[in-house]
Amino acid sequence: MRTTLTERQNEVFECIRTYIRERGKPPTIQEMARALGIRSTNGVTRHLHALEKKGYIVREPHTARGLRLVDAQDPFALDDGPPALPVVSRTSSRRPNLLRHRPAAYFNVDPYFLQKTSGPDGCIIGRSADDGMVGEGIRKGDFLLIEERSAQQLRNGDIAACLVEEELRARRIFQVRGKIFLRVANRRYTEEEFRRPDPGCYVVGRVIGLLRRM
Amino acid sequence: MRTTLTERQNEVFECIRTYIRERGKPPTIQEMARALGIRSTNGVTRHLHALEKKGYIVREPHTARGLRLVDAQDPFALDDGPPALPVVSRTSSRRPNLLRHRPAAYFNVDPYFLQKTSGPDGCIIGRSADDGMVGEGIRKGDFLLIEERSAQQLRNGDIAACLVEEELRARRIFQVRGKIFLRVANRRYTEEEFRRPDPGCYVVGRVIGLLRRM
DNA sequence: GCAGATAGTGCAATTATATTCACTATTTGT
DNA sequence: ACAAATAGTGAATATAATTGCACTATCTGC
Repeated sequence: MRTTLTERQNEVFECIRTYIRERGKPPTIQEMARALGIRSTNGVTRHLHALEKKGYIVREPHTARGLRLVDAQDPFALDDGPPALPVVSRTSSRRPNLLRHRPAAYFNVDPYFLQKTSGPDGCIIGRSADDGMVGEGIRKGDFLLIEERSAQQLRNGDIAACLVEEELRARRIFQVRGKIFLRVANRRYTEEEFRRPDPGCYVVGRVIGLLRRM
Repeated sequence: MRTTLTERQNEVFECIRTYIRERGKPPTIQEMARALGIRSTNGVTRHLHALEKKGYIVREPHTARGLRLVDAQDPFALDDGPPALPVVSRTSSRRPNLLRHRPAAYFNVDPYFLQKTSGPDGCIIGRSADDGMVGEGIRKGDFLLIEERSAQQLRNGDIAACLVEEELRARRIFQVRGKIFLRVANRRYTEEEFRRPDPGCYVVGRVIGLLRRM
C-alpha cells in the first residue's frame, strides 16, 4: 500500500539505495547496522520488516543480501529528446555547482507549469528524498519542479528545495537573523536549523510544481 | 587487459549478467554452479578467477555475492516525442462519452510518466475535484494522469479516477458483488458505495501519475 | 612428449550472514 | 490510561557461502 516512511526508516532506505548504487549489490544486515550506527543486527531487521510491510523493499528469506528495492528501475536511463528540463542527479550540498552538471534525465514539462517564472531556463527538476512534506502532498520520490533561486530571494513560508548533504528535501523555509529553519509537514520528522552559510545545507530554489508517476 | 573469453567463460559471464538483471544482485557461487550444471563450487571459482584476471568482473574476497561486472549499463529507452494529452473539462457522470469532447487544454507530458501503459492514446488528464485522497498525496486541483480503463479492468486497491455526478474524484476502488466502493484517504471524507451500473458514478480509469502547479 | 591453460569432482574448514528470543524504552493514536 | 508502532541491545543458533586442497581429464602449441 506504500504508506509513508518515518525519518529513520527513510535513512535505512537511503542507506540501502546508496549501497546498491555504489557497490552494485544490496548490503548485508550487518553492513547496514554498521552504516547506521546500530549495534544489533536485530535492530536493522526490524526496520527491514517495516520497509517490507510498507512496500518499499522485497525480501528473500535466508539468503545473503536477500533484498530488493521495489522502486525498481530508479536509474531512469538517459533518454534524450526535445527541449526539456534536466532532472538533477544526486548532488552534495557542498558542491552545488555540480547541480546541472550531469543530469540523470530530461523531462518534457508543459509550459503551463512554468508560468509565473522567468521561463524554463531557470528551472530544474529534482527528486524528493523523503516524506518530510507529506502533510502538504509531497511524497518521497516525487519530482519537484524547482525555480532556481538563492536563499535571499525566497520569502518566509515558501516551499523550498534544499540540498541537505546528499538529500534533496522540500521544506517550508523561514529565515530569521542569519538562520535558516526548514519546517516539515510530517510529525515523524523534525524541523532543522542551519546557520546561513552552512555547507551542509544549500537552498536550490522554490518549488513551483510537482510530477509524480504512480 | 580484457583478453577474449572462451565459450564456457562467456556462458558463465552471461549467467551472472542475467541473474543480476533478474534479481537485482549477483549470484552466489553455488547458484552459478546449479545454473551452469557444475557440481563443484570450486569449478565455478576457477571460472571466476579467469573472468577476474581477464578484467570482466571484480571480486571482493570472503563476501557473499562478492562480485561485480566491470561492464555494466544496459540502458532501456523507448521514446517518441512529448505527447500532448487532453485535459478534460467538467463532465457529468451521466454523459461520459463527452469526456474527450472539448478538452479545456492540452498538456505535454513526458513519456516517462506513461511507461507501463499502452501509450499516450489511452490517456487523459483530469483535475481532482476534492481532497478525498490527501492521505495519499493527492490534493484538490491536482492534475491526474489517467489511463482510461473500464471498471472491470481495475483491480481492487487501484487508485481510480471516477466521475461522481459532476465531480472528478481520485479514490481507491474496491469492487465486490456488483458494488463499487470508493475508499478515501482523509478522515473528513466518507467512503462511497454504488451499485455497479449507476449513472451517478462513472469510472474513467486508473490514475498513473500526477501533475501539480504550486 | 610435455608444460600450461581449460574444465571439472568431492570434501572439509572457515567465515559470513540471517534469524530468533528475551528485554528495554519512547512515541503515537485513541 | 492503554495498546500499538517505533527503535533499540545483546546473545545464541542455524544456515548460507567462500575458500582451499587433492585429484582427474581434455585440449593447445612447441
